[in-house]
Amino acid sequence: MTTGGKRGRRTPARRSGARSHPTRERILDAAERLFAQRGFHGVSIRDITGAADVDVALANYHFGSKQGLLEAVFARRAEELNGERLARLDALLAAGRRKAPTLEEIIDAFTHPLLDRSARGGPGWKSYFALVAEVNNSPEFGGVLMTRTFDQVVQRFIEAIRRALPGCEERDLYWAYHFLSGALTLTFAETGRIDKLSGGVCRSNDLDSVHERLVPFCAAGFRALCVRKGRTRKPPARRSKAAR
Amino acid sequence: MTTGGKRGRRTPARRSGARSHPTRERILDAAERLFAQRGFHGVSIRDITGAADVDVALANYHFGSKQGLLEAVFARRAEELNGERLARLDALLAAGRRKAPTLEEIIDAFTHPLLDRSARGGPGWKSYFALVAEVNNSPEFGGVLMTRTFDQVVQRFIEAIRRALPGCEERDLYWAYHFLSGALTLTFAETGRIDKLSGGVCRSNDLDSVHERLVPFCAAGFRALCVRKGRTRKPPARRSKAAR
DNA sequence: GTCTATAAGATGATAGAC
DNA sequence: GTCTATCATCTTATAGAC
Repeated sequence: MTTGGKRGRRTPARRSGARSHPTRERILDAAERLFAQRGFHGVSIRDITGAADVDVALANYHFGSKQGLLEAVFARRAEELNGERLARLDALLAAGRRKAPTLEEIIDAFTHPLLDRSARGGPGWKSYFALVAEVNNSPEFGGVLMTRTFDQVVQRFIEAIRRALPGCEERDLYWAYHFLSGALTLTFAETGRIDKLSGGVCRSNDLDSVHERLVPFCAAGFRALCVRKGRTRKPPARRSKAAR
Repeated sequence: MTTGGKRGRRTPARRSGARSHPTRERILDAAERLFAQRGFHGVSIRDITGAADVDVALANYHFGSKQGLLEAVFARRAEELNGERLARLDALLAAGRRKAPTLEEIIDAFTHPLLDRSARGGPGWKSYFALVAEVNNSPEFGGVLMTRTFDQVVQRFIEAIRRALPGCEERDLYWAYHFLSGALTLTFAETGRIDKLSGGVCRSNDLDSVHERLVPFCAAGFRALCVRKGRTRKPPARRSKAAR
């Protein structure tokens, strides 16, 4: 789980030297794009290797199985993503030795690295996030792949939000994160639905407009849940296993 | 598009009489369940007719094609859903001849019929909403199927929200709806991710807890977008084609 | 690492008997 | 409306030559 290799069987390594874009990467690029467009089952290994212009057998050689290929695609860009997210969070926490970071700053650190890459990172990143959107909403893959790939970092962010909203109940905190996750990933899918619904006023691929609004929308939502009226106030709820 | 039949070719009709659960419905039930579990491409017609315990050829006979079957599954429960949503909205608008409905009441009328059926409507409804979650986040089907099935009703709700938030800009209104849609449909997927993330504090299938929180979360989000500071106030922005 | 060849079976759809 | 039989193609995966 460190460098993103190793999937079930021996990994051939990047011994090929000079080329920074060898067969392995070509297959990952094609798989990323096609999985994003039509989903895991909607694409065959032949579609992928054909698009990558490599031999059919090489996908199985490099990734063991079709599912191994999906997991490799999913893991490839995760490290960079998680790294920048944590760096931003750490910067916020370090800067705010005395003045704690605002909820808006924390949510921004969580969403900006993603929306920025989907908007300006090139077609590979765009496909990657569309795939994340599908996986997040898939009963088949969502529970395992999202958890394995992102939730260690998510825990760090929830911990920061917990401190920004003292007295907030654990359940409210996690459900609010759930809503944020749904709003964020639907954005990545870029289905074009909002374009038609809004009569052209909004465009699915205008991610800067989304980001400008997602942060205040969710920050207000978090606050609304954590200060709801008619609440029996409890002691700070020392999270038991929630923060392992 | 009235009674939910008619998909591309002649429809054999429910002439079989007595039985209220004929072959057609058995196929729809099985397809609904399997499409929800593994997605459109993850299931074969043989899987579906096998689960329905009917002959393989009957799926194509009744629905023309695999895609026709998907569209029939998607349309089957939509009418009841849209009907109750509109009835609730109309009740709100009628009751509030003088006192306009609150944002919370409008959002509740939009989400409650869905969350209530997913929680207590039986396994068919549960599968249906899981399928909606996947379709909403699918670049392949989301833009067409969601628009065709739900967006006429969605427009009515957005119109009501527009009146509850006078002066709100169109773009903010539609993006806020987009966030609501993402939060709502991720809930339907019930992937189990939130269970693990929260260490058991939240459960994916506890939809009553979700509903209790989704309404205030989104209401606060809508308000936050529509009264953002540093905004150049515009005239009520008479929506041109957005409300056809 | 790459390729050919092929195993072994599944796929969506249909024609035509009943 | 239902079923059998079948078409023509595609499916994942692997063995073995180079």
